[in-house]
Amino acid sequence: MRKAGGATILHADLDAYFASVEQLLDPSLRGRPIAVGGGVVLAASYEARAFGVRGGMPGRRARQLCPGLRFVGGHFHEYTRLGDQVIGVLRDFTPLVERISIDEAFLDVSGAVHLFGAPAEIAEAIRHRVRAEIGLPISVGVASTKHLAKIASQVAKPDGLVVVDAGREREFLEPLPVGLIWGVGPVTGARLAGLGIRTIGELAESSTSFLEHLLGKAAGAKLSALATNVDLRRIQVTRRASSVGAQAALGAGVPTPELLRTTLGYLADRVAARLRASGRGGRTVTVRVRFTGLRSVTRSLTLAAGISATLTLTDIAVELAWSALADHPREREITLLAVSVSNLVDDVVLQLELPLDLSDDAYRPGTVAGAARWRVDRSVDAIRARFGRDAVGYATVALSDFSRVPEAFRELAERGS
DNA sequence: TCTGGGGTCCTAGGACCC
DNA sequence: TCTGGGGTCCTAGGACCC
Repeated sequence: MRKAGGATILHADLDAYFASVEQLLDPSLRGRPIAVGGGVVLAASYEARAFGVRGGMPGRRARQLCPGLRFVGGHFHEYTRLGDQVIGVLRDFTPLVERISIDEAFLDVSGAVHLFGAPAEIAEAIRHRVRAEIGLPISVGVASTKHLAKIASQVAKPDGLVVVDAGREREFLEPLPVGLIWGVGPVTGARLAGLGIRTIGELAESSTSFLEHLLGKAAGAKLSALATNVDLRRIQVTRRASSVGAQAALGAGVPTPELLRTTLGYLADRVAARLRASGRGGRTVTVRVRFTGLRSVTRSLTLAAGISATLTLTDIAVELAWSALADHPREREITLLAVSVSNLVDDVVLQLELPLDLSDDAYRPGTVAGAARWRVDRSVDAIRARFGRDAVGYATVALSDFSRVPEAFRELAERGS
């Protein structure tokens, strides 16, 4: 295990990002409680948070908590553009930038101190430039490990800087609530609280074996490692997704063959197009069906080779969805469908070169049907690249509108929000 | 107008192979 | 024929994060 060295890891995190962008774009919103979203709160300004409004909260509940709350439409393209600009500022200080979402990133500045000064000075310079050049508040945590830097940036919010000097980690962590630890959510938090463990200091007093027994091997070991400030994770400049998915909330609807085919066709199209664009295919297809009451089930299937053809993915998704429905005959309505592909493999083009197996069905790559579908998809991709996403598609899919959220929001989320 | 949409990681049980 | 252990893969579910 690597024991952390000096405090050279930074975690930079834009404050209330979507809401801050809206306040930047429209000065009349500054200093006021606002929320981005509608049916559900995607982001809340700090003025709104003072009333208890939180991201992920139903819009109606948010209005109850904060009667003066102003909902504003999301400028999703602006979130993407400004987020990229902020990352550009970070890269001026070091190439060792690991972006983990649209609005936050880790930096390793150990090689940058000769040029730009101590990590704390770099952090201040970043905050100043992001404020002056882009107009957004950003908080930064500085520490010896990623995990600690992330906690420090949370403590720094809003619009602050917190440096945890090497050697003083324990003292910093001790009074903080366990919920600040990445991976401790409501369930784990409640379980720990049930044992009288509320602060990280109290957590640190518990033995590894006790935590493993309580929370599972991985979570227990992780919490233990944090308490002793051991963090193996280094900055990863490039990361590749290990799964690609899409989902659509439906309101409540009776699952007819038409509804399933159309919705899953739309979702499969989104997923397959992204796979093809990255030159990959997926071996495991997972479908999630959510019933009323937020109860959901999944069904998955693993193939011998990766697929990325829209119709092939659609066929499999439809079969899996019916299988899930068949196992829950008492559920009359569904509220969401999701398609996800994992077990990703490179060089999908190879599926055209696999030996043909005429006895197989169209599901399998390497078949005549599978290869033909893939070629059609590539043509569709090329047309869309020139004329836009709506220029061409499968009839039932192109005619459908599943946008309970704007297309721009889906695109934003694909990049990680 | 009663919960977006996109991800990661972990666990447990069972099949299957050696 | 009975008994056994270890490893890998697949499936389903769940917690958590932004």
